[in-house]
Amino acid sequence: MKEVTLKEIALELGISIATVSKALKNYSDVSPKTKAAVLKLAEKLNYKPNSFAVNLRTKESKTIGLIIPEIVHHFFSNIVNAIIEKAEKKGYLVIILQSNESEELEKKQIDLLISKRVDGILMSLSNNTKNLDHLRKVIEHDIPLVLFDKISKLLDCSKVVIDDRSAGYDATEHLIKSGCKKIAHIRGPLNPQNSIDRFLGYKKALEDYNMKFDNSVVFTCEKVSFEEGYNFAKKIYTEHKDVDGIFAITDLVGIGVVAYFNEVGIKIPEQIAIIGFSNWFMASVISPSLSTIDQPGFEMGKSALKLLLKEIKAHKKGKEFKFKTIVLPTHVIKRNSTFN
Amino acid sequence: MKEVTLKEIALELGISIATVSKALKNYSDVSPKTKAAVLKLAEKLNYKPNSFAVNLRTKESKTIGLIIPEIVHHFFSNIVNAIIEKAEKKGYLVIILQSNESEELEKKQIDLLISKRVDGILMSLSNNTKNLDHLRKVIEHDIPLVLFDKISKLLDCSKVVIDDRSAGYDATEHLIKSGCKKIAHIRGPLNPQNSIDRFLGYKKALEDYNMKFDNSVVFTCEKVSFEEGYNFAKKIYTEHKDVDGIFAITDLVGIGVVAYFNEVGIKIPEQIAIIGFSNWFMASVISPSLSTIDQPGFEMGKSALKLLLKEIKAHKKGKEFKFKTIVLPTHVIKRNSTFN
DNA sequence: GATTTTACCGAAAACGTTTTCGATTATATA
DNA sequence: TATATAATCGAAAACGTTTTCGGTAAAATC
Repeated sequence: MKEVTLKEIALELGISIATVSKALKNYSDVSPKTKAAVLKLAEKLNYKPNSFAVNLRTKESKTIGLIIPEIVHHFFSNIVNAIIEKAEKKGYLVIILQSNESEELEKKQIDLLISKRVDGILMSLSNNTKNLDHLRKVIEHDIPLVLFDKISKLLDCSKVVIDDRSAGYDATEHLIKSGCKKIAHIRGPLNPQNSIDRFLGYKKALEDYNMKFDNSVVFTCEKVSFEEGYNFAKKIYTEHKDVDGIFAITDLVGIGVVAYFNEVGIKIPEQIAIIGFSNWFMASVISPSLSTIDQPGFEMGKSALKLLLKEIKAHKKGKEFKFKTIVLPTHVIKRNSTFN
Repeated sequence: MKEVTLKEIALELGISIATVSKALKNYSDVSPKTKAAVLKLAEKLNYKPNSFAVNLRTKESKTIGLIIPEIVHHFFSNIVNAIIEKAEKKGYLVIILQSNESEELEKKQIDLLISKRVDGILMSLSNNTKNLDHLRKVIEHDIPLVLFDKISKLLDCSKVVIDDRSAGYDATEHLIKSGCKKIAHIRGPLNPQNSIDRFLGYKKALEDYNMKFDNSVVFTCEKVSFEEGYNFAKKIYTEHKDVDGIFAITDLVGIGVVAYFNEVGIKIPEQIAIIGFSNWFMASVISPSLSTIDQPGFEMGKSALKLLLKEIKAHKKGKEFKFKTIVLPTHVIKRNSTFN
């Protein structure tokens, strides 16, 4: 199927390619008559501009890149959902890549997106990313970049996050108010800022409520999986009988914890209270339903995209753009795995 | 940051652009000496071909489009996972769009992808898509198209599916063998082929086992949601006391059913057995864990992509391509919501 | 009627690459 | 030495668009 070009319209109408182009873009220096004729014929021939040519000429692709650790993940798929929906409405398409929590893959993907010449990049860092040179390269290439959720404070760009420290504090405080006397924390990996912050919030809450911090009941996930939750619960059950509350880094881990205690017949929340993090849909349908912290994925995606588009716009006009950091609110969702 | 082009390399080396291009692509008509010099300088200047120009010249974008009903959905996010991972390995990037089960949106998105000139389109139909003209347009535009999961038999293109009819049969048979005497079916919308097929499988199994088909215990979801499962369970509980087995169109609905019976204290599977469909992760962690049919999302994504790339390759070479339909196997996963 | 203004149009360059085809030089063959 | 062959290169066209800039003709002004 032969694609119709400006040339063909011009030929058929006996006018120049330039005039056809201008007519279609409603330039003021083409007469109403020719405009109408061009529009009519373009419609008839079903003319669609060749985006390859447009890209080359205008140096923009109307495409943005999105890198996330993994897509099969309630929180991230929600973010993706928001981003592609809003992007489409603004005339942008989204290329998605997943780093699978690998720094090396992340690097390759950044290179890919740069060479594809996307107009901007949206990304959430992998847990294992330590070196940030590939991200600095993005900035050096003058490609607008917005980080969300898993960010690095060392990078000079816009960011969208929640206040993980205060959210961790709130989760812990909720367990305390729920009556817990000894609270364990199943934390995320050591590297990512948000697992550090949630841990710090946990610690601070204990301190504020005069509860002793005990490092032996802090457990560190590597994969942040259901299995880890299950296994750490078992460890807590067998080695730390005095623990009566658990704050899990994320709902998936929390659900593993719940599964274990259900299995051994420990009553939740009577004998042990549990709170997760993120508010996955799943947390609301297990029994007992899991109390958690609401992490607004959709809002986060929306804000990140909005910020990115603003920066792209400014960038196009050659204007200065002041980086912003947006902190989204979170709140405790009380369910049946805690009292109150 | 100025991007380096072939021209600059040519200028610096005092040779022509053509030779530089050929050297980089290892053409045989450029001497080893110049090749080495070009490669060295390209490396030094960090030359990256301008993909806009390459696209325009080669008429391909090395990009494929993917349209799914919604991404926040375990089955689909798994498929997306497979597709973007495999595509990246084969040098293709993936643009994702979601139809949100809207025919109108689907149409727009097809137009978008066509005008973006993706090299191929991978898609799963929305539940509400009745008119297929937009898909025929894809075919007329000579853009390789592969349908998966939600397909239409009326379209002449490659497809990847499971045998929903026999899977529905297996699910129902499992309930029968689990001892159920009266089995209800919470089916999907009337339009999509796979909800029709699962229903037909259900009906056939009843027939084969000499159980009366009773249309009053077949319930039709519109949204295929947790809530619908919950509400139909309530309806079954109050209006059809004799039902002792339920086959739900998908795990999400099945989980709603489980939630309701848990709430009213009906024992699963003793008083009522339940089987879902798809094997969402969630189904394995609720209690009782939900028996289900394994629907191989990852495999499906992989096969669909593989088929598409083959077709793209053939298409590029101008070769004829014979459409294929791949039927992936499914099997019953026995858990605690059924006996056996 | 002469001049200025306005309205409208098109030539041409540019974006950066790929590829064909002819030209030139060096080497091998007769 | 003359000719055929091989090796190496570059000119130029092409992909389809956007945009600048200058030109012509018509309308408005004096």
